Amino acid sequence: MTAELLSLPRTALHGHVTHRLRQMLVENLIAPGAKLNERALCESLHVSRTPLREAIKTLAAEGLVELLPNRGAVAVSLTLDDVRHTFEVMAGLEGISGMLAAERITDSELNEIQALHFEMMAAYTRRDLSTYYRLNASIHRAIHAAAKNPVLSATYEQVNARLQALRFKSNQDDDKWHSAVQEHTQMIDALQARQPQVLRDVLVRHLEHKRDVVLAQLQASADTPTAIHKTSRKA
Amino acid sequence: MTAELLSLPRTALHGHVTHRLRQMLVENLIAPGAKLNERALCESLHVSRTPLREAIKTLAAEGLVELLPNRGAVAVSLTLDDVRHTFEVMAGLEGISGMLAAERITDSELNEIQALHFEMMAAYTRRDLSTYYRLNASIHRAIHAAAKNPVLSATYEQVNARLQALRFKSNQDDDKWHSAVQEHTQMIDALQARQPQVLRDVLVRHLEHKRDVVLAQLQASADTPTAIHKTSRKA
DNA sequence: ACCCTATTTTTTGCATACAAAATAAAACCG
DNA sequence: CGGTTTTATTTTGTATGCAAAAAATAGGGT
Repeated sequence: MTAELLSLPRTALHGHVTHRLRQMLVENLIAPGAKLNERALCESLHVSRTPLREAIKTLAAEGLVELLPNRGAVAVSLTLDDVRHTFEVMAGLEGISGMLAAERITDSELNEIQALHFEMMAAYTRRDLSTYYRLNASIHRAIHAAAKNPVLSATYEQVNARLQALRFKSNQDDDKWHSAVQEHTQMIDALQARQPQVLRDVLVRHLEHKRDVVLAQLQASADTPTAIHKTSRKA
Repeated sequence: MTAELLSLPRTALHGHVTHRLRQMLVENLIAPGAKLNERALCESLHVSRTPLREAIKTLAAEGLVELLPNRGAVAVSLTLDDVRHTFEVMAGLEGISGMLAAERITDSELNEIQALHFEMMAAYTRRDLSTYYRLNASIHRAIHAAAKNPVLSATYEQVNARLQALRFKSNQDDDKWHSAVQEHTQMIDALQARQPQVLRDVLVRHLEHKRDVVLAQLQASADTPTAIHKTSRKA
């Protein structure tokens, strides 16, 4: 059975560390702006500094940590402008992805997305937020998959990971949630009609609204000093 | 001999190595598919394996090298589909960049781009290919700069670097070159008129044509058995 | 007390050492 | 000779050691 529990890590220790660290950053187990202490992480992850440092270099290239010369690495802390810029990139990527998906989607792929859409509508009707989130993510992933461009998917995921660390909660406002659901219906229609430009425009608008929600939350949390970690320095 | 007589840069040795290696990959001093031998590179770059390996991890995250478990790294060798997919991503990014540039460009930025454009037209008229290339690149960089989105620029550069390694030579065909120049004129017009959608469409078409040229060259060189290394012996 | 400087401690960055895997080379058998 | 196994060499992956730089702490002057 699993006799190689100890012999497994011969391959890709730095890979494991990269994955684990990325997860910690995206899930905010390491807060934005927090310093990555090598010694502490080594103990916590049970590896030496060599693979850990290699993982940090990878995450720096992915834009999840920032390297400070002779001062190690810190988890990136996005400014409002960073968030705006990142959403613009996401909009471009998601737009292209939608266009390609509308051109290339197969009937069975479309069918599955429609099924997921109805499931999501059910979750929305019940105001089951967590199920809604899960299905929403599945639908977007399925659209990306239908675009059949691995380079695009990888690029999108990489940029998206930086935003994931924000841990914002959209769809708190019922009106906004309703609009988001309507946009999803428009997506399905555009996909079904194979209208690339229409789908692109819907997706871009969808992302712009999401951006506005995120920015509003960031500004709200910046005003209220509920955040313990961020000792607000002089602005 | 240790050649580092001058102030040894206590800061960012792996940074230097990353930069140098990236340059070698983009300029094809390391051929696609070639193995990156750590010992050889260490001697050539006068560093130990630690910073070298950190640089390799960075380049792997950038998509310039591929890591093979227990077998080191190789310079990425793009398939035709990889190239197609990469150009699709480039088109999306450049399209967004153009839209933003048309919205945000200042008069002085536009003025400078117009000047570069006329310089490029001069180089085209003289069929001065290398000057044309240089100015062409400057114009595209200026458009990206006018978009005023550092995240977009960085993402674009990262994806573009993978294609740079192909070292294709466009504008060999005079008809194609003429079309490319015409497209550039359309770009300037769209920028001047501040027409985001028009500029986006021109840029996307421009990239599609470039893609076709690149793919044609790749297919041609794939058909001819490129025995560059061995059969260069004269009879 | 404050602020500035000096010394200790910690942390980072790089080089090296060592073990496992992969590759190359040699030995063996048919 | 050819093909297979065995041994040796090279190469990769990780841990450790050491020097420089930051950060933390202690000291000293006004």
